Amino acid sequence: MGATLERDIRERFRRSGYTLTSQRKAVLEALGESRGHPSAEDVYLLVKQKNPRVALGTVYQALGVLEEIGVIEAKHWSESPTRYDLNVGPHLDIRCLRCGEVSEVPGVHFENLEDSIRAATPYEVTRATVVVEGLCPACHAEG
Amino acid sequence: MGATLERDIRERFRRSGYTLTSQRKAVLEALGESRGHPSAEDVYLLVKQKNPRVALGTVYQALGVLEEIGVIEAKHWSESPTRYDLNVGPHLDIRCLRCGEVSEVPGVHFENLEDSIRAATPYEVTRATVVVEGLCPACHAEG
DNA sequence: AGATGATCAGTAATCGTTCCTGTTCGCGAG
DNA sequence: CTCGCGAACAGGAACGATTACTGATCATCT
Repeated sequence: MGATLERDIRERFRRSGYTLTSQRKAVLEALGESRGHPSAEDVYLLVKQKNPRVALGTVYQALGVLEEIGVIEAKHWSESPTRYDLNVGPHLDIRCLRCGEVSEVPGVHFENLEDSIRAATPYEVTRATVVVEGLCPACHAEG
Repeated sequence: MGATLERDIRERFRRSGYTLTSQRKAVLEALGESRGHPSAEDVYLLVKQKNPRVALGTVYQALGVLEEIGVIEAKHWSESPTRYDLNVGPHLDIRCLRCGEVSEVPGVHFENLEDSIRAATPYEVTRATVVVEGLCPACHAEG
């Protein structure tokens, strides 16, 4: 996690009125370490390694706060708990329906999709997420 | 529900090997009647009006089958149970984070988004859903 | 009609997530 | 520095959506 990112996070906490506690820092570090797109349970287990006293509820609450202030992004898939990752701008994830692995689809941009959505609805749009599911090459090969 | 649609549904059932039972028909009718984007519970209540003996589990199973054969579409939102609607081609729904109302965003097309996704990933893509959330005009006005 | 496999009703169990209670922590006022 | 107060926390219970299980029923083929 670069220094610029850390400064941005502190700024968002300051503006929101939430406090950047050690538990919330630990959740952020766990998200930074884990390559994939961890579930709340995954984050909980990682955080627990360093501080065994953290409660799962605290992790959920931290994830909620972090999402609210725009530091992380939550994604809701079928047949899978919610998964989180650090918000590094719009990007596209795909999840294998058989093995559950989540990976990134590179090179696809959809900022203009968001813009056209905003233009086409009277709603105040806060989130536009693209959820893609399919079969990874390995699982597809198995038939 | 037009005759063409009905024929298509029968064809999909035939090909899949599933049987088009009265319960599954009832679920389809409930989805056709309800204007909005009902949850499994909503569908259950509608179906129950005509046949009080149906079980909630049956509705879930029927919805699963119908989604598998491509007759309906399931959408997963934050802070809301899964919602279903008849699959009438790619379209965009938006859900109000405050009142929960789901409505359609007209005139936004993203077939080319799906195509570029397919081109950019080695995955076999089966589903690409755009989930949009925000505040409806009424809720936004309230602050 | 009888056999067979799919589907169903009814209900229990599971799982992700939220809620609740008493305790601890961080921080500003004095 | 320490006192007081609200935010955050740990631990565990509760909740709601969904799935799993079991014995009964149905559709279909022979």
